[in-house]
Amino acid sequence: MTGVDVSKLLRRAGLRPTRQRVALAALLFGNGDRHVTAEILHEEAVKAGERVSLATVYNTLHQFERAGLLREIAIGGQRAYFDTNISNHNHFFVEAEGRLVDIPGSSIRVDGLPEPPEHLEISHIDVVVRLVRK
Amino acid sequence: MTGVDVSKLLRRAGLRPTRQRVALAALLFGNGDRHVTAEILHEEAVKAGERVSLATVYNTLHQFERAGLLREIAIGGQRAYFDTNISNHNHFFVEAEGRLVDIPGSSIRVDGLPEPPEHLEISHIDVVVRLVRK
DNA sequence: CTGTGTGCAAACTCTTTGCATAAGT
DNA sequence: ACTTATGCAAAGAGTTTGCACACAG
Repeated sequence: MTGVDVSKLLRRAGLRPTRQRVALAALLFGNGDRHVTAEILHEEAVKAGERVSLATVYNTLHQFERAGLLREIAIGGQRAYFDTNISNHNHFFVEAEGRLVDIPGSSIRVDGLPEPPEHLEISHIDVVVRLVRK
Repeated sequence: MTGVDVSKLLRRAGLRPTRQRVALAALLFGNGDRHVTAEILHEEAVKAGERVSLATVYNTLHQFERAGLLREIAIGGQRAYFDTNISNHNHFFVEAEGRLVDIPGSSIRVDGLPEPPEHLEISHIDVVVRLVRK
């Protein structure tokens, strides 16, 4: 069972393993890398019989993000996507379906970056490869 | 005067050069490459003494986008940014100020792209280099 | 017990839409 | 005149917040 692992994960991140957090974390981290919106995760939790409000899902996602367990992905539009894969990698985005697919961190290489303006440094480079039907 | 040029620009794009469109186009295209949100553009138009509603600014931005005069940039967050530079290029995004800066199209090169999944093809690659204070 | 987390509903922000009026050709 | 665009206000999405109650330690 993943229950114990998830509790430890949360504790290590400084978050109390409440029932809702454990349930959400199990959905997020129990089955490999995932890309979720708050709405999708809430739906899954409810389907799994968990009593969680959408507001708590939002709060929890942001707590997990602050704790370094998730990364938010900027794909534009208005929905916020969260990625359970926090290693360095990029994404395909299938416009028609609103679906994200990981591109392994090792495959894409970005060259020719100019120097950032004064007093600023690069925190992160997002590459989103947008896909449409052929 | 840019008035005549802007009218022609709109006409070429199949858009009637109404007073508001001319005013917005003049703000957008009259002074080099720009990155605007609807709110910023609306504010500028009002300051310039133009009577335009925010709703019309939104509508106009999307019309311009559909006409190929603007490109929308996905930087995440909730605001939509529009770029008057429609050539192939990428962006610095200064998180602290919500400011976008063009990176010339020629400088960045993305290598090692994997094949897109079945029946899909690449429509566009967005590279956003996020900057934070040093 | 004590403090933190949750649920709910309401507030908020950004954006879109419907419909009567105004403007372009 | 005829058609298309605009303004306004209201609706709509997605997200955040405030506060009373519930739960973990």
